[in-house]
Parts: sequence; C-alpha cells; structure tokens
Amino acid sequence: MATLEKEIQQSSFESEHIKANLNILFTANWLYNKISSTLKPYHVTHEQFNVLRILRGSHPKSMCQKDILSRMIAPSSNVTLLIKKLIEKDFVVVELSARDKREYVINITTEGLKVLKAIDKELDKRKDELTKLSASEAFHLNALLDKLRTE
Amino acid sequence: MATLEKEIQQSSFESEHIKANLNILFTANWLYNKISSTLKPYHVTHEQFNVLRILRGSHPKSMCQKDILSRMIAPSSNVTLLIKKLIEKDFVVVELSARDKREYVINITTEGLKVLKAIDKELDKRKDELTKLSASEAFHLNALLDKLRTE
DNA sequence: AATAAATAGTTGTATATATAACTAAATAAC
DNA sequence: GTTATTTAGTTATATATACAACTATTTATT
Repeated sequence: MATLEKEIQQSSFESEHIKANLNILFTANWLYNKISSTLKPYHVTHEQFNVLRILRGSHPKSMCQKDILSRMIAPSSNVTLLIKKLIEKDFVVVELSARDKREYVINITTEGLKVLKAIDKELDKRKDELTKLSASEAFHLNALLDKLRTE
Repeated sequence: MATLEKEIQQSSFESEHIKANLNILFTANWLYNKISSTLKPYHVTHEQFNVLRILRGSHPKSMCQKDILSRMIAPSSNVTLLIKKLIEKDFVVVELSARDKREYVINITTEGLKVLKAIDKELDKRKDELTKLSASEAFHLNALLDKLRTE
C-alpha cells in the first residue's frame, strides 16, 4: 500500500493529526485528478460537473444561484461566470425569477442531462479504481471526516 | 456534528463510497480554506507554502525542481513560475547545478525560514480547530486514506 | 412612507493555473 | 562516434479563479 510517507517522500510527521491533514489534501488531489481525466474528453470542469449534478438533483425544478452555491463541494468565488460557461455549452438555461427580481433561475437542459449520463457511465466503468474500501470502511471514513470538521 | 448531508444539503448518496469521495473533496476544501486564512496576511499561497516547507525539510541542502515537484501535496503544473514568485519575495535563492547543466538548485533563505516560522506559530495558535480527532482516530483515518488510494 | 440594512448577483482586474509546444542537456542505442 | 530518446526546465497562451467594488432589489427599522 502506498502510504503518504512514500507518496510525498517524507519520512515522518510532527503528529498523526498533521499527517492526517496532509493526507486529506493529498488524497483529495489524487481523487480530483482521477475524476478530471474522465471529465476531460467532455470539456467539463470539476466545478461545472458539480453544478450540473446539483441541477440534475432538483430537476425539473430550477434553482437560483445562491442555492447552487450552498450545495457545492468547493463553492466557487464566481458562480456567475461558471453558469455563463454552462449556458454557452447549452447545458443549462436561465429565466428571470418570478418571486424576486434580483434572482434568476437556472435549469439543466436535455443536452446537460445527456452529458452527465455519459460521464456517469465512464465513471462507473472506472468504479473499481475508486472502491478500495469495504462499505463499512467507507462508512467509518465518513464518520471520521465529519468529526474532523466539527466546529 | 455537521454531517456531509447537512453541509451540502443532500439527503442521500448512491453509496458510502461515493459519499466518502465527496466527503474527502469537501473536507479537503474546508481544510484548505482554514489554512488559507492563516496564510493570507503573509501573502503566501498554499503551493508556495508547500514548497517552502519542502525546502526547509532539506535545508541547508538545496533541491532541484523535479525533487520539489515529487514531494508536493498537489503537484503544480508549472513549478518554474511558482519558484519565480518565491525568488521575487526573496524567500528562495537559486544557483546553477554543478552535476547537470539542465538543472538548477533551489534553497530557502533566512527570510523564507522566518516567514515559515511566523506561519507555523499562527497555525499552532489555531491547532484546536484542526484537532477534533483523537490521535488513534487520526491514525485510523490515515490508514483508511492510504488504503483508498491503493492502485 | 422614508431611510437603512441586508441580500442576490455582476463586473473588472489582477493573479494563478493548465496545457502544449519548445530548448537544451544528458543518456541510450546502434 | 553519431543519432535517437529521454529528461529538466521554459515560455506563451488560453482559461480559470480570487477579490473587491459595484448595481439592483428586497426586507427591516423608525
């Protein structure tokens, strides 16, 4: 097994906590790159993928910008631009909001659903690469990460 | 405790594995932002901080670019530029390599060590925010993350 | 109702990042 | 020893990101 020590060629760490922090950042980057390579042929960035999945979750109900933002894995500092890119690709459509003139509402298109489906299929093919833990280990990992973030 | 479900307002996940993957990305982002706020007053980016720590690790021995790259948590796609920024700030100095004319060697300066020390002090002050797990839980988390990345 | 405060989203600008094509030196192959 | 391949790092360019200042609208205060 490739321990963090080997991966970043560091023989020791100040503490298990510091090692865990670095391990989370390192593993997230590792995961990010795995997923990126799947997304690349579809010319969809991680953030765009995340937003599309969020919109699919609420579909056919549309969502406003701030609701999307609150559900993002890594909230973007500029969702306006992110959405603009998705409009250009015809993956989402926007309309003015009925209840609040400051808002506008966003919905995923058939085209957007189609690309998501294709990406899901690719990710499913590579599932084995991303399933090295047993279900109970994954459960345990989730509990530890949730605890780590306790405020 | 703030579960991932609450954090990203998603009621369920396809599997514990998928949830774990999202949880790693989410937690990494959370951690990243915690550390960023400490780095900000020093005008040092995450990547620059990582490189400085790597150089401190080998100090007073210098390192070439590719060795730094292989030790980075999130390897940068353009280390040349990263180092250039650190030179501008006088945090590192470079010399031509004696053994290989393609290489050049990089070393951290007193100024660089000083800023690292100041940042470490700040991070230490905020240690409690980042130490919600027991040492054995952190150990267990490290083992799970290492296993997850098994090739 | 008038004013203040908060919220939703935009825009401009500076910086960072990703990518690919590039130079130069070292190593390997013949 | 000459040529091909690999390795180390650079540069240019396009894109993305972070940040702060901004407009418009809604909600709260008096």
